Amino acid sequence: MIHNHPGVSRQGGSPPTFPLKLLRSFYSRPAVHVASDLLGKVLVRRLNGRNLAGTVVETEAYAGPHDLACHASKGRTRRTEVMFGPAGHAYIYMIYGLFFCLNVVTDHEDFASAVLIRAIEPLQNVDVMRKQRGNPARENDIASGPGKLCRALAIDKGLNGADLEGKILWFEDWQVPPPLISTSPRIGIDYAGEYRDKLWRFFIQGNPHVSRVKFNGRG
DNA sequence: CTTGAGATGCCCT
DNA sequence: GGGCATCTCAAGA
Repeated sequence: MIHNHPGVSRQGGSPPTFPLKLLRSFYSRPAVHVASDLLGKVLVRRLNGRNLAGTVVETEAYAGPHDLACHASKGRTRRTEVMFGPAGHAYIYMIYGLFFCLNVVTDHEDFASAVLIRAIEPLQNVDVMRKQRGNPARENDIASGPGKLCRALAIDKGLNGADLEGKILWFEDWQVPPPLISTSPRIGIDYAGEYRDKLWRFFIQGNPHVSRVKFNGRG
């Protein structure tokens, strides 16, 4: 896995050190590589003049139209349109009528693939995130799941297609040591035939903010 | 700690 | 009309 990828840049006006905003070249690679390399990066959501931020601790790769778990495997539709566009944009959809899921578009244009952001560890303006989640008692209930983190960061379909090089939603590299990564099959895609068992879920080993799978273990 | 069921609405056939 | 890349709550061990 590539941890010191060159696809980062200083933000204009920021000190000449860190953080480094991830650039489109970071996302313009196979989804599996982007998914593992996003662990340890920081997701930032600009909201009402504040930055809500958290460390990415769990992702899943949806590798392309051949991947039967990938929404794009059913063809180009209104919902999946942005996945067929250039990398480095947000693909956001509603699930179960209640929740939103945040993905980043990867690889090259017309090769529809993405990485689902499944969990983050709250880092900045945690109080705001907690409140938007209904004030859970434990910090690891704030954003330990794809629907939870969207609610904590006020991410909905209005941000579908957002440019991750823009000023609403982006990822940063804080140059922390590379995390210890574990893998597993992806969650909730038992229908995906030969792709069901691919080890395309990535998470930081032992991190308490990783989503709970069927209420056992934590990875 | 665990399990099971219900909520709820959009997308696509 | 069916299915869904989820979450919460109540209840049991």
